[in-house]
Amino acid sequence: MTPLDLAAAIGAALSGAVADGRIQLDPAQIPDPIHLERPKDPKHGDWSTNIALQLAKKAGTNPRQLAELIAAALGGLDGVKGAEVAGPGFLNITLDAAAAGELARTIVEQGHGFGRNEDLKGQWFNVEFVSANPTGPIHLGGTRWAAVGDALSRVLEANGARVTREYYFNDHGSQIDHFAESLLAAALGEPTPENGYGGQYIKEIAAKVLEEAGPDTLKLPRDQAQEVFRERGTAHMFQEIKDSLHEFGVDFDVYFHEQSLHASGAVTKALDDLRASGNLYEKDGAWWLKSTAYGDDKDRVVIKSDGDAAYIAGDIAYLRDKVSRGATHLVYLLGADHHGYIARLKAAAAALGIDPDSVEVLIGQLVSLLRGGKPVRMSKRAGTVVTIEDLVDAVGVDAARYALARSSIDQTLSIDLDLLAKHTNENPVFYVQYAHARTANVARKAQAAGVERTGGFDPALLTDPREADLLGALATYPRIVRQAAQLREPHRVARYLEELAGAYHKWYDACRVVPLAGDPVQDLHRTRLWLNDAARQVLANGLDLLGVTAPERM
RNA sequence: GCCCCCGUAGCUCAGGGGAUAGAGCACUGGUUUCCUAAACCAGGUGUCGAGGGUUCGAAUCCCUCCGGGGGCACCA
Repeated sequence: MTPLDLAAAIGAALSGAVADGRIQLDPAQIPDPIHLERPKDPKHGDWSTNIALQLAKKAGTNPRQLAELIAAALGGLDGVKGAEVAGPGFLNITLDAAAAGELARTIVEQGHGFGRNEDLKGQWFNVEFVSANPTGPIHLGGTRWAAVGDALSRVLEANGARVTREYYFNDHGSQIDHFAESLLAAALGEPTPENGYGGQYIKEIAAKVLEEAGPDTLKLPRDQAQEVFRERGTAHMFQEIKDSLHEFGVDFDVYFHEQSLHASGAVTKALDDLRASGNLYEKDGAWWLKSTAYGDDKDRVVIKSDGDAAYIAGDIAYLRDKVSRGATHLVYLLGADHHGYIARLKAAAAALGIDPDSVEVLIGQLVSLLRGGKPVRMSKRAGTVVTIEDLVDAVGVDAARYALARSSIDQTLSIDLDLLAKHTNENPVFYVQYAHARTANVARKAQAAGVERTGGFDPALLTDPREADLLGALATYPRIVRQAAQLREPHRVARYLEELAGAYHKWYDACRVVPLAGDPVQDLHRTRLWLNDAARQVLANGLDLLGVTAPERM
C-alpha cells in the first residue's frame, strides 16, 4: 500500500459517496491524486489528509462527518490498520507494517526508475541557461545557473520530458568588439581600452592568438589585426567556457552562436516577416517592434539608426529557431538583472505568432560573495571576480553544485569562500553523500556476513518506529520529483535528500542489518537489507537529479 | 516614479492554507569491545519585518507601509 494507492482509495470512497447520493459534489472537484502527508507527530498516524476540510463546504456537509464517511470506507481495506478522524476534520491513517514495508521491495525492483514518471511525455523543453558572454570566464552567478539549469533539466527528464540544454553565445555586437580590442591592446602592451576587459585571462588569450597567427599579425592595419584577434580569441574563449562547464559536469546539447543567425539571414528573414505582418514601424531612423501591443511597457528598437541589428533582433530569430527545432517549452534561466527581459521576450514571441505562455523565464537572484563573513564586491577591474574554476578549486564539483542548487532561485545566495574552503562538513552535501556511502558499506558487510535479499523478505518485521519513518521518507520521493518539475524548483530535491539522509542515519543507528557476531542471520536482517538497499537507491536517484555523485565509500 | 525578488533561530537557509514553525552550522553535555562517530541522543532560542484584510484555520493568499537587493538603453 503506497501513498498513491491510499490516495486512490480515498478518491474512490468520495466518488462512491457521490454516486450513491450520500454527498452532493461535482466529481471534478475531487483532486487527483488526493494529497497525503506524513504528519510530524507520529500520534497522527502514518499518513494524514485534510481533504474533508477542503471539500466539506462544497459537499454541503461538515468536515468531521465527511472524514468519518471516508474513514468507514478505508477501515475495511487490506493493509490499512486504522483510520481516525481528528481535530476539525483531519483524517489520520495508520498502515500495517507489512503494507508499508512492501515499498522497500518496490523500490529495489524499480531501481533507477523509482520516482520517475511520464507526466511530461510529449513535451519538449528547450532550457537555455548560463549563456554568459564569451568575453571572459564564467563567474559565480553563471555557475549558479549552470548548477540549477542542469538540475532542472534532469528533473524534467525524470518526469518524461524531452530536454535540450542550450547555451547562447552572444558573439555578435559591441561586447565582442570590445573583447577583440582588449586582446589586441594586450598583445601590443597597451593599457586596457575604455569599456574593455582586463585581467590575466585577456593576456593569456592574446598570447595564444599571437603564437598561432604569428608576430606579423601586429604589423597588419589595426582593423585587420583586430579581426584576427576577434576570430581566434572568441574561439579560445568558447573552448575555455565549454571545458570549464564540462569539468563542472554540465554538457550542453547545443552551443548556439548568435553570429550564425545573422550569417544565415535568419534575423533579416524574421524582421521582414514582422514588417510584413505589421509588427514593425520606422521612427527616428530606427525600426521598432510594437511590443506594447503584446504587453510590454515600451516598444523596442530592433534595427538601430546606424543600420545594425539591436540585440533583441537576434533573440527574435532565435525564438523562432528553437520552435522550428521542435521545442514546445522555451525556458530561460536569467539573472535578476535581466528581469526587464521577460515582457519583451514574450511580446516578441507573440508578434511571431508563438504562444507567449510557451516562453517561461525563470529569474534567479544574484549570488553575493562573502569572505570571512564580510561582503566582497566583485569587480573585473579589481581582479576580485570569482570564476567557476575558483569555486571548483575551493570546494570540488559536488559541493559546489550542491551548494548552488539547494536554495530557491528566488533567494539571493551568499557564498562564503573562506567557509567553503575549509572543507568542513558545514556543507550538507557531505551529510547526504555520507548516508549513501553508509548504505553501500552496510550492503558490503551484509554480503560478507551472509545476509542476502533472496528469500526471507517479510515486511511485517519492519516494526521499529525508525523503519516507519524511513519508509515514509522513501514514499515521498516520487511526489518530490513531480513537484520539483511542476514548480521548476529543483532545490526541493536537495532538501528532500537531507531529510531522507537524516531518516537513514537514525535508522542505521537503531536497526542493525548485519547480526552481531555469533548471532544467526534471520529474516529480519534480510528484510532490513531490502530497506537499506531501497534507501541507497533513492539517495542515488536523487543525487543524480542534482548532478552530484553518490560515492560508494567516503 | 514604475517593475521583480527577499525579510523566518546567533549564521546560512527550508517551509506551494492545516495540528506544537523546521534543518544544517555554531554552542554545551553524552553515546563506539559489534554494519563507517562525516553518525546518533539530549539541552534552546523565534513579535515568521510592521499593520490591516480574506478564511473554520495564514509564515504561506490580498492590500498598505518599512527595510535590503536588482532592474527600468538606438548596451549586450
